[in-house]
Amino acid sequence: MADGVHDSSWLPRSIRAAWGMEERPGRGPKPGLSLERIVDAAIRLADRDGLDAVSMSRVAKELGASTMALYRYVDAKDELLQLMVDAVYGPPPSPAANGESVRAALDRWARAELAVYRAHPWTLRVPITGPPITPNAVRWFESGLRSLGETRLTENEKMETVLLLSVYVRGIESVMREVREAFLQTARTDEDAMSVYEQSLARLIEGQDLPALQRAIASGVIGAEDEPDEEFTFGLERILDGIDAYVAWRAANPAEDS
Amino acid sequence: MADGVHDSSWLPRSIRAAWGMEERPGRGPKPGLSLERIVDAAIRLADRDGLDAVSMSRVAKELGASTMALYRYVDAKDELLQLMVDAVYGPPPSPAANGESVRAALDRWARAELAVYRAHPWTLRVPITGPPITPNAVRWFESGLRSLGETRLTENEKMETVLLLSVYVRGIESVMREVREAFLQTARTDEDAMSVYEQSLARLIEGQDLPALQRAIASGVIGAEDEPDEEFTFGLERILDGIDAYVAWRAANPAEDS
DNA sequence: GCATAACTGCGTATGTTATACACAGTGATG
DNA sequence: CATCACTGTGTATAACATACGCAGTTATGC
Repeated sequence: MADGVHDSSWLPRSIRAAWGMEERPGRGPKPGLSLERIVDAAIRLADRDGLDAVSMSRVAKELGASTMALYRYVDAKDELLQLMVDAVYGPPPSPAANGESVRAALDRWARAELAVYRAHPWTLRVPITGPPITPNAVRWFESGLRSLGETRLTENEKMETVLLLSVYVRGIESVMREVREAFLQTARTDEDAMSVYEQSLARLIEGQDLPALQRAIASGVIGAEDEPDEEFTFGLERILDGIDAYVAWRAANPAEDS
Repeated sequence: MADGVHDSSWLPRSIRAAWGMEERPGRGPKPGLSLERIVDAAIRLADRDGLDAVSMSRVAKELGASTMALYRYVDAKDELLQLMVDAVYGPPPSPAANGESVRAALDRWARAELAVYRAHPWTLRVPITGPPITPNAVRWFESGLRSLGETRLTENEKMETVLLLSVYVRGIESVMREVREAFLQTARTDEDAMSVYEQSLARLIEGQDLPALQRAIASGVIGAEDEPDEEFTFGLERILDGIDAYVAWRAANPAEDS
């Protein structure tokens, strides 16, 4: 157990490569491809035709290479997906600057994450399969943590706070997007779809004992088109309110082991 | 446009069947299967072997039928997945009872949703593909809305509040579970995996400029095993704090159109 | 200079997947 | 009794991830 536990050999090769931890062996022919080119091609495909269009053979075709060539750079498709997501994240927003409130910094952080999902919606369909270990994912986490650096939250609470935010941003945009897309498959325009859904849902629950939903439908909110970030902002404000209150509380009641 | 918009024919057949809206036609042989039996068999498979084990052919085998027989009850696999999820949701918790606070009721609601995910983790891997239209999903929404019935939130805000909660519960349990499972693939026991991750992550970011993460790691929180619902509860409390504050604010500042 | 070993790319093969289609039997309705 | 809608099934298709082995390539050790 002397050294085996301390090395990073459990990391997939391609992830290590993304961290720049892969020695280039001199032997053998020069690689015609590169991890970066493969990831870029896959992102291009996903941006254009959606995540379902990202198959190993299509990515290879995009590069003019054979399917199996990709497996010299990536052990499994799953790794490629992780690297695609990491690449579109890019560098995180800067942490709380001098004089910026924790709330403002976290608000920036959350909206920056939202912007990534808006720019590359397929990201939301890549399943999370483990802790953040890719470079940009780790850096985003760092940036969030650092904005909480001046507070008296415990280290654990800081992590939980960042996790809370990140889970919310991803989750809300994911449902909102899927709902919108389901609507668009039913009707041509957004409003058409919404009103079809509203009326059909109204009919569906007509005889049922669902008064709260019926009131919501009657109020017309479902078919109504609000400003684009309405739902996102409402939830985010509630969360930031809660975090703010807790940060203030912790300032007055510091944890013993902090 | 006279009637076509107002009927529910845009709903998949199997979803209509789940609502009990499908007339039984007298013609033809008696069905040997039923939607319910198919969904049950699929759930049994998912509980036992995970969501990946749920293929149309395996579900059919479980029932002693042919693969294609399932398509007489379900138009696509996606519908089957929706119905599986709906079935394990079951009926929602009761809405706020007399004298119960909004906060307590929403807390019960969130923890009931968590319990579903704990009982059937594969649910978290079924992608959301549209608005809630299955019976239990709609009833859960209704229950959440009803707990907010006595508040002065607008109908839209009530929906956004329920959505916020639901997104959080699903999201946090989903990441926590995937992270835990990724750890378990690396090491035998939970603690082993955690400490391997901790030490490897420490080594990974050793040379990097990631001070906040390094402090978090140094504090030992990553490898530490807290009580099982620690992360879930922390985020939930922040959210409920934020909702509570907003409900109180709305009580003093009612919306004009409510 | 040359043999070797490590490496890259590729063609082929395998097993699995969802689902389209056509056909055979079935049973109530005209 | 004929019709016709319905159920179950076998076959076929196209796509998928990926294991394997071979052929060609290049720096290293002699």
